[in-house]
Amino acid sequence: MSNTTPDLRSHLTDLLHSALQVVAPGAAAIAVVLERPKSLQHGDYASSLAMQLAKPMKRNPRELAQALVAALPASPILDKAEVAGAGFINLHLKPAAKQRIVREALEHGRAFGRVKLGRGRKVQVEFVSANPTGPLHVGHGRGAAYGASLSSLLEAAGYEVAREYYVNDAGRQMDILALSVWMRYLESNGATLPFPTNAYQGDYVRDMARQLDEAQGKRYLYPAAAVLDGVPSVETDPEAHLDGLIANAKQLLGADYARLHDFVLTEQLGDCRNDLVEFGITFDSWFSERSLFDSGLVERVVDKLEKSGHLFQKEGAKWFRSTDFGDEKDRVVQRGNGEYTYFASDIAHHLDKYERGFDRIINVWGADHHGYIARVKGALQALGLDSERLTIALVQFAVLYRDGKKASMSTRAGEFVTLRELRNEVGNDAARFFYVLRKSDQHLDFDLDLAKSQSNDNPVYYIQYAHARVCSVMEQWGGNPAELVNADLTPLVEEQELQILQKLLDYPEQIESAARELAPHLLAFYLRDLAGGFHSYYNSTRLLVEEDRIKLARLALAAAIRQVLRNGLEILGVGAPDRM
RNA sequence: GCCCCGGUAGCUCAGUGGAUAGAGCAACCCCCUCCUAAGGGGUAGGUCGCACGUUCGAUUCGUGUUCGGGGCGCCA
Repeated sequence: MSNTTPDLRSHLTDLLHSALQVVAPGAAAIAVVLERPKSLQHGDYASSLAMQLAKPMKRNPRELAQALVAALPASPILDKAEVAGAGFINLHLKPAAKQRIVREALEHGRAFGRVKLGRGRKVQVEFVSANPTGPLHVGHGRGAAYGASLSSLLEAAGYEVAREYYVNDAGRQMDILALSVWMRYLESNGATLPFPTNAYQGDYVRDMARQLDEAQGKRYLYPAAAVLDGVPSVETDPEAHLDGLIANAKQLLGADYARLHDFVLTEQLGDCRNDLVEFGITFDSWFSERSLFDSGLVERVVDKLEKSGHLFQKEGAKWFRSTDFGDEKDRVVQRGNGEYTYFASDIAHHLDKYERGFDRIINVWGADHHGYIARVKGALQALGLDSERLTIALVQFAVLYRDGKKASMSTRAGEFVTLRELRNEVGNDAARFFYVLRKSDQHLDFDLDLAKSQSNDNPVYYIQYAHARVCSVMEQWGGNPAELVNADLTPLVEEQELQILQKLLDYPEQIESAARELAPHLLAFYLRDLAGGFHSYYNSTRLLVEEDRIKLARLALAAAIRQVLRNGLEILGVGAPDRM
């Protein structure tokens, strides 16, 4: 497909190049860059070429600008070029050059705004990847909304995107959760043993215990004395207390322990998946950490690192010399007890990603993982892989405020606001939009009371309303919107109309730059601006006027706006309702 | 101590190596006999934390500094 915007840009750039050859034949090394002026008075595009040229050529910038303007070749799309300010060259387009964008938007429909930045390259986006040890909370929600919007954005920018959720199903946290369920189960079956204060406290643990009871009966029942046998008290060492209980659970339950573990995992993962599906987010793969151990990849990757001399023994453990790759300290890959660390399986996971042939890998991580980047990239380099292909997109925490106070978000303590609660309160659309309305590497203060009580003030409605308004006008009109593609657009010459045309021209560029910067929030802001432009236009200008020619031109413009709003909202995972 | 993020309007935050720094909310004043007032128009509100440097030009880039937030496990 053709895109007006790049065409316009490259055409104008060529014009300036030609002029540059005439005015300064020797200065071809200077790159001609076109800017988009903030004010319409300064033209549609502007160049600071003359000011950059002034010093090396020892000439007055305004004079140079005049000479460049005089040397510009004739162009069918350029209305006029003028010198302004300190030496800007402001280029004004003929209205017809801008009006074309309306037809283009209507012709391409859902495909309008798709750009070729990615050139079909394969990119994997891994996001959420929360431990399946409890319901997703609002912090996970941010990573989910960001990762999903980013993925869609990259698709619009011409990448082939694979979405992955990495399931940490092999670690101690899962054991603690399984233990927690078992303890509740024993408790509800009359056993007198204290529930560990540092185990998972949430109600969902009791729910699972009840289900375990109903589905599998009494097979998991053991006397309290056996459960507590040889376990240090919580007071002396809380973590050793848990480990002791887990060890006893494994021994007492035998094969049933694996069954319990699987049951708990399946339950939580299912819950998590449903939650995300309801939030409009799906994944292409749910990658199991445990599978990396089962397939022997973890072992193999550690061997490989060892053979290539990147590991060493210290205090009984096996360490990766990540300081060789700029990390601040070396890291354990295999503990003294022979168990691999999470880091070891993570290296294997990344190796597997590379072997799956992605051109680019993006991990959306919580900002607390930033210290982890150096060691992962280091390990990739040690394996002879190009660590540049991996990008870590850090998402800062969403800090919750309730009644003006910071709300706790500990999963183990069961004190958190779940994503589900949030969605039910403010709605999926508002939640999705609210999350990406902030730069992802910026802390997000999420005021629950505000989000809940003032959900109608949420900016998402502003954009959706613009979309619904266009739909309403179309309905009033009663004609066939498909015919607007052929509308004569020459009546669109009012200042507001030209401004909106400009804004539409920006859309493909916005997609491209937002994708390049991995910044869906730019799209959210763009859509708000576009909606604002329409609301303003709608208030000042009647669309359904008598004269057909004008009416059809305005309706075509409105239809193009609607198309862009729809396309943009789709990327952000927000609905575009026909009426509100 | 080291690392990451930030300091822009009363509040929450965008933004950019360029021309007069923007939006939403809050305040104040206007606009529905007319396509949805979940809207629009206007007023007021700023030494872009501070200093120095690079540059034709810095709120934007660099260095230092200060003040906030977060992170630094043989946890995952």
